[in-house]
Amino acid sequence: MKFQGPRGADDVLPNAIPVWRHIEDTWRRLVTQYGYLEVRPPMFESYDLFVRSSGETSDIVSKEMYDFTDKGGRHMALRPELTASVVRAYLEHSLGAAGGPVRLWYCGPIFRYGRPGKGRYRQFHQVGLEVLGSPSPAADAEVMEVAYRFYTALGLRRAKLLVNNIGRFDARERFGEAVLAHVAAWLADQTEEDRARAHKNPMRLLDSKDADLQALLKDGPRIADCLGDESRAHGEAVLERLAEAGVPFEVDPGIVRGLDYYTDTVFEVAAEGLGTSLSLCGGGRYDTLVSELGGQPTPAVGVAPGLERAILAMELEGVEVPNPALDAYLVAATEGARATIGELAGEVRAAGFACLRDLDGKSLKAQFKQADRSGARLALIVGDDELAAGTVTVRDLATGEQGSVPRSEAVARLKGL
RNA sequence: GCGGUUAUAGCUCAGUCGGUUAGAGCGCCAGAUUGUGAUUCUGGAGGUCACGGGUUCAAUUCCCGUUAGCCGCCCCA
Repeated sequence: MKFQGPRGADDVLPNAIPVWRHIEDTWRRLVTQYGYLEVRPPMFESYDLFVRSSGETSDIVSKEMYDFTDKGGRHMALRPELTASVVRAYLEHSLGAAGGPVRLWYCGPIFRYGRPGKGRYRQFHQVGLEVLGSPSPAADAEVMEVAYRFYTALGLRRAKLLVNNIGRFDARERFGEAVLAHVAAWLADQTEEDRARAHKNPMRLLDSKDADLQALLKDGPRIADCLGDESRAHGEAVLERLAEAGVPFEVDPGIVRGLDYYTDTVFEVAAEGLGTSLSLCGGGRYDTLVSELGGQPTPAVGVAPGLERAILAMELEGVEVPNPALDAYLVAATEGARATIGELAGEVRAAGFACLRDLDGKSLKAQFKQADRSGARLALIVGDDELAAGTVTVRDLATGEQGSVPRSEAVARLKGL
C-alpha cells in the first residue's frame, strides 16, 4: 500500500454514513426545536485566537495545536474547538446588536495534535451550541438539557449528566492552594513532571486516576466551600432549573474542564462504558471570554458533543441505526430487454425513487445477486416475455414473492412501500 | 509527548527453528442451473508477508529504523 491516510484521521466509509447522518440529523432537529441558528466558521483561525481563549497553559494550546505558517507568514491553527471561533464571529459581525440572548449551533471537524487511540483522533467531529448574552441559570440549564436530550434521542440509556461549579478565578486560586497543601506529602513522591503539572493547574488533580490520590482527596478541601456567594447562588439555581426541566443529573466535584475560560458551571455527559467512563461532551459557562476577546462583557454558556464518542457509546450499548433501503433493482432477464430497463430506470427516478441496474451485461443470476446485495426492496424484472406482454415482473426480494403488473403500473408499485 | 504491544489476501487469522511455487475460513468472480438472489458442488482471481536499511550463500522469518493501529500514562471529544 503506497499511501496511508494521515495519522489519527479516519475515512468515514459508506457503511458508516447512515450512523453519521442519523446523529447529525438528530442534533439538527433538536437544536432547531430550541430555536438555535446555525453558524459555520472557518476551519482555521489565527493561532493567537486560541491562545487568548483557551489559555496559554492549557494542554490544548501548549501541546495539541495543529498550527502552521501560511504563505503570507501568518501563524494559523486548525481549530481545536469551536467556541473561540463562534465568539470571534459573534463579535466581528455584531450578532449581539439585535438584542436578547443569541443562540447559535454548529457542526464540523476539530483538530488536535495528540496521540491517537480508540475514541481519540487528530481530526474528529463535534456538534455544539452557544448561548451568548444571558447570565441566567436558566441558560446553563437549557444548554445541559439539550445536551442530555441529544443522547437520549440517540437511544443511549447509560448517559449521565455530571455537573460541577468551579466558581470564579479567585475561588479557584484559593481552592488550588488548599488542594496543594492537602496533598503536599503525596506530591513530594511524584515525578518532577507531575509536580509541575499539579502546580500549573491544581484543579487537574481532582480527576486523576491515581487511587491513592483519590482516597486522599476524599476528605480534602471542597470547591463548594471556596465559592463566592454569587457563584453559590447561581450554582444552586442551575440545579433547580435542571430539576424543573426533568433532567436527571449528578453533582460531581471531580468534573474539571481543561480549558481555562470556564466560570462557575462546568459539566459533561459521560457514558458508562467498559472500564473507565467515556466523556461524550463537555461544556460550561464562560462569562469572561467574550470580553477577553475584545467585546463588551457578555455572559455565555455552551456545550460541544463529540460525534466519534457518541458513535462509540452507541456501539457499546448496541444501538442500531436503520439503513435507508434502495427502492428497486432493475433486472434485464434477456439481452433484448436492456433498453427497456434503461427507460424504466428513468421513470422510477422521475417518480422520486432510487434504483440501480446492471451496467456490465452480467448474467441474470449475477444481476439477482447484486440486487440482493444492494439492499433493494423490490426487483423489477423485464425479459422477452414481459416485452411481449407489456408487463413488468415485480419481485419482493425479502419474501421472494413475485407477480406480474402492466408496464404502466410498475412505478406505482413502489409507492406502496 | 512518554512506556508497552502489534503489522501475512478485501475481512478474520494460521505458518516459516532463515531454504524451491506463502496457506485456511469467509468474501469476490465464473460454471453446474439457456428467466431468478439461500444452500450445495466444481473451478478461478487476488499477496512487493506495512515501508526502508542491515546481517547472511539465502530474510516474510533475525537485527535496526520509519510509518500506522491497539493498550496504559498525560489529556480530552
